[in-house]
Amino acid sequence: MTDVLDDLQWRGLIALSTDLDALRAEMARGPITYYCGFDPTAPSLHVGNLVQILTVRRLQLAGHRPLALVGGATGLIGDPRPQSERVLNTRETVAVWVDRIRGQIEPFLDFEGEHAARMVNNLDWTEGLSALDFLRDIGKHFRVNNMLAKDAVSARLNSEAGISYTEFSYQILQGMDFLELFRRYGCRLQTGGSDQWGNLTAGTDLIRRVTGESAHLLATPLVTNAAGEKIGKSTGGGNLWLDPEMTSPYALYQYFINVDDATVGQLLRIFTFLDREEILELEKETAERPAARTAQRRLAEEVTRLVHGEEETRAVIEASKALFGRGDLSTLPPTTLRAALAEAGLARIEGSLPPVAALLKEAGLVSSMNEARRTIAEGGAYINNVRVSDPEAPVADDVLLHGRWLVLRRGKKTIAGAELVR
RNA sequence: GGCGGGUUGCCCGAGCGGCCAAUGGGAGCGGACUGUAAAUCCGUCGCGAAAGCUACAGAGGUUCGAAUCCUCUACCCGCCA
Repeated sequence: MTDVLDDLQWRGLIALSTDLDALRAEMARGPITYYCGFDPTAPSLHVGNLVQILTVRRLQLAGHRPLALVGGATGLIGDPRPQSERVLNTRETVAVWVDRIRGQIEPFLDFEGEHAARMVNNLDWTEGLSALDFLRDIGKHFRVNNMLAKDAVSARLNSEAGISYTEFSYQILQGMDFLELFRRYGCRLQTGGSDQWGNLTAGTDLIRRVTGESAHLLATPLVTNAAGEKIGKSTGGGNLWLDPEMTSPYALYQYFINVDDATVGQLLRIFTFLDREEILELEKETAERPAARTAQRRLAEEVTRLVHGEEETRAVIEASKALFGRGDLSTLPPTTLRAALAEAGLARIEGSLPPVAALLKEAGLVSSMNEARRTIAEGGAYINNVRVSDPEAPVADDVLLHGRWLVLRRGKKTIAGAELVR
């Protein structure tokens, strides 16, 4: 078996680390216990978190024991974002999010067998901790000078927003987690995003001060595309969520199929379990026949399968094929068309069809009538693959596919359906 | 507690009391090119069919007229105690 650290390195998943050789030696001696934390800052994890989840899974597949931590405590505090102070969420909200996030992580890991994973919640060891014990037992090991030097903190000190004592303390809480897991489960390694480096090192520093032992860290890089934009932010700028209610499987698939050529190889390494040979082959495909977009299709398929499963993935691929065919839509069988539009988003229209501009708005392709008219004027609106030019033009019933459906398109790739319900 | 500075559209940021729905940049959106790619170029970018309406932290006020002046409130930043 190839060394898992070599594999992670080849995949570009190690941006920062502590002594890799020491970690490698330790892992060679036998399974180690490691952890990765997820804070409940939203009702769902997103594609950025997926990098962490998959990294945890890779290590488990290599025979090591994962601890998946949900931040029931750290989520109540919030780690400092570079720009501004967070608004505190209520305890009730955080508790709900903890449960949801736990449920999203579990399917990726094995909780049986000799490398069984374990879920932990840092609220368990922080909730009962008194302020005095915290300051005496933990706080004493942290030097404020070092805390101020962390990027997350210093960025805020230099910003107009400043930083509250609450967020300033975040790194101590996270450091405490690592120490706690080190003591309870012999946890030797923490993984996380490179933007968390300051918080990660808080843990190893604390362990060294308290126990005199060295623990290890692996940090994944910030994943960006060729233009330097963060991966996992949808075109609207919002996150791509793992929750199908918040980001549809179709939207997730479409995001990855639109990845640019220069980035697709990197994403295959990070977001799929395809082996080295397959990925290199796909990269060769992209270089030789970029128009085929083989690598993008495979990437989108693999990611959708990991997040939403086989059945949903099949449906999404079929929908995309049907809708992006650019052919005569009337030849599509009704069941295919219905399923495809359901994936893309289907608006029900009662009674009779409104003019095209209103139709675009009903279908959610535009957010206002002004925008609808603008889009039409710009030549970016299509009904059943036919460009429309008059925003007020009525839509004749005989345009309906199978007497019921319309395929509405904005620009080249934003598609929605309308169904006439009489 | 004292003093000073700040709060403008998704973000940054400019704004003389009238010509400001508000310069500019970025992002976004559409078109051309192509491959549901990138780059580039062009266009567009509050809501409303329109009249008009809503907007420059919030509330009042001065004025024929305010994002621009005054007062109070909230929040943020800095310096001093």
